[in-house]
Order: sequence, then structure tokens, then C-alpha cells
Amino acid sequence: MSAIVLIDANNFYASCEAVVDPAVIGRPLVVLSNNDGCIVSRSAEARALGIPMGAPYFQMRRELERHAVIVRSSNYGLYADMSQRLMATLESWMEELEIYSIDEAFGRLQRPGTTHTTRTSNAGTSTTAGDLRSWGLALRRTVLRHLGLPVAVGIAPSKVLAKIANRIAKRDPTWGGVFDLGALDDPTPWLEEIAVEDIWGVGLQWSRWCHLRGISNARILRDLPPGELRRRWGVVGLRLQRELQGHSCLPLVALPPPRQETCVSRSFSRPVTTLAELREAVATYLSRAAEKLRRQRQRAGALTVFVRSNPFDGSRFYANAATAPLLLPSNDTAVLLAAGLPLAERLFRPHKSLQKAGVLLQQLQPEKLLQHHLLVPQTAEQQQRREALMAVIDDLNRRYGSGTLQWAACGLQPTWIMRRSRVSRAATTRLSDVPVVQAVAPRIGSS
DNA sequence: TCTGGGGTCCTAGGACCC
DNA sequence: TCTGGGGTCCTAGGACCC
Repeated sequence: MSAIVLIDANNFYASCEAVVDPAVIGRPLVVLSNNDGCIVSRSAEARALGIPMGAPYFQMRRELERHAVIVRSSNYGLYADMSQRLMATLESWMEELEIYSIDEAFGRLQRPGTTHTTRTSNAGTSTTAGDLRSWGLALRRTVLRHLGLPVAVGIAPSKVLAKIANRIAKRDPTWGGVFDLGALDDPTPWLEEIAVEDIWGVGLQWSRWCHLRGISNARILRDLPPGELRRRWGVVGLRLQRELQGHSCLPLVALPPPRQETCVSRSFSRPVTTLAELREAVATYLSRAAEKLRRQRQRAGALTVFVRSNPFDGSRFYANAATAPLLLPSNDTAVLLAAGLPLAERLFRPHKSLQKAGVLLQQLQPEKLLQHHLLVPQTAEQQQRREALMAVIDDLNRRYGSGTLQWAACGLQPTWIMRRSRVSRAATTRLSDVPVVQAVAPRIGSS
């Protein structure tokens, strides 16, 4: 019998900050979202102070100061790099791994007592060693030693239950960060401790519905007659219930299918009121999105530009979007700019100040599909030259830093760009930011 | 003054086809 | 007056995730 395991890092962003700056270890620290908007990660110490997740920074600022909480802007370069290192370690411990988010992954293991073959030595020793919990504890120690990141490990027969096991592992320190729900004779008492809104897959709407019917914890949801669930929430609801019952319905996705669309959007650091600024922003997002596409080896068949005003500022809310098809699917920045900038002009309104804009690239398809169109004559040679040009641009930006080479349409000195006032160093990805350890010679013979 | 960004999946309903 | 049945495809909207 196989077991599903969920590993995720505790307070991932805050923990990454502590890895590259040991001075913050043991101190309350929060990490802010883009534009220094909301609190998106808290160290254990900050959590203990009662600082809520997701709270707007400007509302919390005084309280943070009062408790001398360290505040960091988010440093996605650092987090992405730490994530890659974490996943590389996990891969060597698991037969199958699904990288689910920047800081968590599902894996599959065989329960001891069943025969199977594994491809790695770590997974091999784990399953012959006896119980899965000791395997989990060993994995946890390894990650801590290699990366300095504390992780929690949840083990269960299904993904939803593995999420719950992980939650118990985190909540109750006596488990040492590892909890195996599948090893219990009866998980019922544990499910009664899990509030319905804390179940993976239960959001605001579902939890409201559940509470109205007296469904307050995971055990009650598990034992509900399925008919009612089916009527209101369809197959998604039924699947969730089956998972709670210990039947694995959500498969492990080791190789994610290619993306169907990709999006780049940002809030502005201040309201944008001129067309010139909006064009710069849209051009910047388009060129970022085109880079993503080229990295994924995909082309887009259509693109959407969207804008919106600030929903909180009391003025009449304005939100709008416009879509344009591309005659020939493309990941050429110049082609996307030619199609996208006219959309920005169409969406701009002289008396609406904008708070956010974004681009959505749609109808993505693999690069390897051949492109021909009667109305867009383009020789193979022309296309190869364009692709070579994009490759050179991407290469320069990778080697010398993003933005080394950019399109004039993106603007030279944009003032709408997002705020990141307290960002930590790129300690793992930029040579000049690598921490320096100074060896101090011991004094010998001093009296 | 200041409230994140980037995704997926499912369903219902309409257009269209034979 | 009578006005089928079954299918596909697309889109918008709603729900969820980290």
C-alpha cells in the first residue's frame, strides 16, 4: 500500500530570510507582499505576538514598530533559489514528487510490509527501515542540515489527509515535525480537531455553507450523506469527501502539463493617470511575459490587457480588459508589444487613475509546432533570426541581471514601479551579495 | 498615503452542427 | 397546429490554491 506524503517549509519566506541573515534568528520578523502591501509570512516569534497573516502593512506598521518586529520586502529571487535547492533534496528522497508550490511538495512512499523497488538509496532505506515516521524524521534532519530550513512532514493515504497530517505535525511540537495519519487505527478523533475551514479545498464559500449546516469539523464532513454535497458542490465536493475517507482521488502530478496561460500583473506604487505611463507598464509586463514564454518554450495565440482603479479609494471603480488574437502564435517581444500596446490605449480613460494593470498570454502552445500563415509571410530564415535575437537578449539578461537589455517602450526611469523598500540581499544568486565569513585569528599568548 | 500576484478546475449556458 | 435529440465547442463566472 502506498502513502502520500506532504512536505512543506515552516514560514518559508521568513525562514529564508533567517538563512541568509542569522542575526534575525529568534527575533520576530515579517515579510511583505509586492509593493510592501500585506504581511505574507511571519516568523514563529512574530506569530506568537499575534500579528495576523494577510494584514495590510500600513495598518500594522505602528504595532510592528512597538514590538521591534523586523520587516522585509519580499525577495523572490532568494525564495525561488532556496525552493530549487529544497526540491532537489526532496527528489532524492522520494519515488515520485509533485512540486506543488514554492515551498511544498507531495510525494509517494510504500508502506512497510509491501514489496516494491525504488530508484534511490534514500527511498530504499526508508521503506525497509520500518515505520514511515522515522523516515520522515531523517528527511527533516537532512533538510535542516543542508538548507537551514525547518520543514513539516505529513503522511496519510490521500492528499487531503496528508495536508491534515502536516497541519498536526506543525501544530503540535511533540511530534517533532512529522505526523503519520495512516499509522493510526482510527483517525476520527484527529479529524474532529480539524476545523472545516482548515481543510485543503475548503474556502470561504464552502466553509460558510458548512457552518450553516452544523458541519464544523473534518469528521462531520467526512461522514455527511454524499447526496447533499453532490447537489451543492458537484464532483469537487464528492472528491474532497472521498479523500477525507482515505480514498486517494487526487492523483500525484509528477510532470505538470504545459501551462494554458500565463499572467504578469502588478499594482503601481502610486496612481497612474497618463497614457504614457500605462504604455510603459504594459510594455514592461509584456516583455516579462514574453521571457516567461520563451523559457517555457511556448508561444501565445492571443493576449489580454487589463487595468483597474483602486477599489478602496472611494472613487467610482473602473475595471476593464481587452483581448487581441495574434495572427501567428508568437513569443517575440516585439510582436506582443505591437498587439498589446494598442489595447492599452483602448483601455485608458483620461479621468480614471489606475492602480493596477496586467497582461495575460493565452492559447499557449508548444514552440515546436510549426507556424505558417497565408497572411503573414515569413521565411524560415527571418524567423530563425528573430529567435536568435530573443535568445541573445535573454542570455544577456540572465548573465548580467534582468533589465540589462530592454525595450525602449518599457521606459527608462519609470516612477510607477513597485515599492520594495526593505528587501534583503540576493545572497544566493548575486556574487556581490554572497555573505562573507571572516575568520578572526585567535589571540595567542595574551595575558 | 499605503490593501499581492499567479495560477487551476468545474459548471452552466449559448452557439452551432447533423 | 405541429416545432427532436444528441453532440461539441467556447466563454463567463465562480470556486479554490499558495
